[in-house]
Amino acid sequence: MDKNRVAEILDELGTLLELKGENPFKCRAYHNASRAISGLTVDIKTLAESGEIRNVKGIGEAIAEKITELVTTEKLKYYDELKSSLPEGLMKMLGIQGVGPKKVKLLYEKLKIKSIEDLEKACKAGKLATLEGFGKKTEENMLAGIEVLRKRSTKSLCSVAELAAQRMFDVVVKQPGVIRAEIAGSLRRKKETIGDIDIVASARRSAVKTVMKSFTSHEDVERVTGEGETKSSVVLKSGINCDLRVVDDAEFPFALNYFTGSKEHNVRMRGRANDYGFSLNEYGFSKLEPGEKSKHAVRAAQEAQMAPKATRGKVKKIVACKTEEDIYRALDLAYVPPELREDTGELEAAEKNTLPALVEEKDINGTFHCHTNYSDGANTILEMAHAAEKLGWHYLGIADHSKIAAYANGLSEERVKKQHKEIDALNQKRSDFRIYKGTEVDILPSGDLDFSDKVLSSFEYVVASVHSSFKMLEAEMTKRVIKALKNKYVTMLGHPTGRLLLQRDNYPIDMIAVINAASDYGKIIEINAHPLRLDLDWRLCSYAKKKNVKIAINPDAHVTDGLTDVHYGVGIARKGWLEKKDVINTLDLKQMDQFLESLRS
DNA sequence: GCCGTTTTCGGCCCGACTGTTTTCAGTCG
Repeated sequence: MDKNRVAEILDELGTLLELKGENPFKCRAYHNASRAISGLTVDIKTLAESGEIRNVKGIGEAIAEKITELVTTEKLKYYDELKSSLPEGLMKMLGIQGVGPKKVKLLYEKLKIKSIEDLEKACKAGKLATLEGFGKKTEENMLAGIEVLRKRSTKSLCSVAELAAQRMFDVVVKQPGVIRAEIAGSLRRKKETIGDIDIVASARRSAVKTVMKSFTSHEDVERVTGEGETKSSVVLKSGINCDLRVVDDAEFPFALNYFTGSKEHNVRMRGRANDYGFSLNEYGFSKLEPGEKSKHAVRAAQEAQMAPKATRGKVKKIVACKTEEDIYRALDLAYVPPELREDTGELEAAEKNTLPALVEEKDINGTFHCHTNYSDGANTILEMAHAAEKLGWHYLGIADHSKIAAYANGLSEERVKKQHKEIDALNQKRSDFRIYKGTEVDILPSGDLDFSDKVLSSFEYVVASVHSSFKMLEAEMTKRVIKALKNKYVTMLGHPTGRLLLQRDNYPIDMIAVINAASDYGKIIEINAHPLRLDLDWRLCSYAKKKNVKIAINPDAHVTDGLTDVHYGVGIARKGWLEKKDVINTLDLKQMDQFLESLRS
């Protein structure tokens, strides 16, 4: 069992205890322990077995014992018993905005409400208003919260879906007889949210059955909704639908292309194929019937002759493509990266060979929004810096919370000074790697910032974010954020569309107006690449690019391995057609020094 | 349940907001 699963269970234990009405400090101890485990940089099993786990701050005798039981036996009796003592639906109810453990407990005890469905019925029947502390407004809010939750749950964040997909994919691709396999669909196109997971594989005929079986009997599968010769469908335990299609290897590029989509891109591709005298589907190119020939038919026929299989008698299918690249080439198009396949001009650009050279993960040299144990991060500055170096980066920006963020142990002016001293000392020891002094300063409801200009001027850069008063009207929120952007010390806007710690949190904001303001004031907009906060929609990225607004891809990392979340930000950036020059994280150390200096002067 | 010690138990982060109250509890970040 890895540390993430242990952390998950500890966190759940904390919540279960809350539902039981346990001492809140005991509950918090479990949540704290969960965070402590997330931040570990050494193997948890080794720590548990040697007993050193007791030296981790936040892990005492009782929790250390439970962790040891978990990592050695893969089970925890205490957890199993606690979990089975409460209806499963209670945990799910906590996902509703404005519903916490106290309310769930009360509803369960007084009204026997055990699930979201029960709660919905009770609200509609006006039963909640009979309870002390509850009123009509509470019922309305809960019903609205249930609506939001349901809408959300039909789609998963790409980070969640990617993990789920990878686990299924890993098993499929390892099966004997599998020739090629890829994760397709919107996941391959790096959409922010994913409806379901598509996996495409090619395999030897004789192996198809076992491949299908490996898929439908996977440990992550909740139930099988279809199992055929070419396609199987399952619902995963995470609630995400997952399809596997197995084809002949000759059909693989066509299947991959077809199931990657988007639908709009496919429609355009098929239309173009028609112009060339072909019909294109998920199995291959087919020749159109006589009379259906179009302007490119002659050339198409010539191409078909060049393909050996196509010249044989009355073969309907013309399979002359070994890869997706071949398909695009056959239609006189440059290869279109999956992220761009949305029919937003990519075919025109591919025809003129003017597709952008998209930013890649290897182009990233560092990031600017990372927390340390000075505020609510789990690791020290040095640990974060080492992790960044390990990724091959040349710099790391530390941006801990500002003083008002008491919940996150935000830094007072004095602690800012202390942190700067520490960073200076660390930087003196090396010349090839730099830690930049930043802050994530709160944008107060008024649009003022949580630090004075004097304090702000002591940082090398400033990320400004909203962390409070989310229920403003859109116009007010927009005004608030734009006012903050006007401040000369602010470098970039943090998690711009307000998806916060939890998926359900959001705030209304006119991002077009904000990007226009960023353009006017020369500010940077952040793609918050934290897996729960893929904040900047790729459409907004495209708009920002058009307005010459620079983008920063920031992980909002609270643990060292959170730094790799930059991966998701790069995906969104690619989808927005962003190139190296559009993304400040691609600057090398020297360029970054100059860039930050130029911002400050 | 953890921590830190004034070594045997008291303190544990806090301010804003909401809906319900008429002074407060629950939720959130």
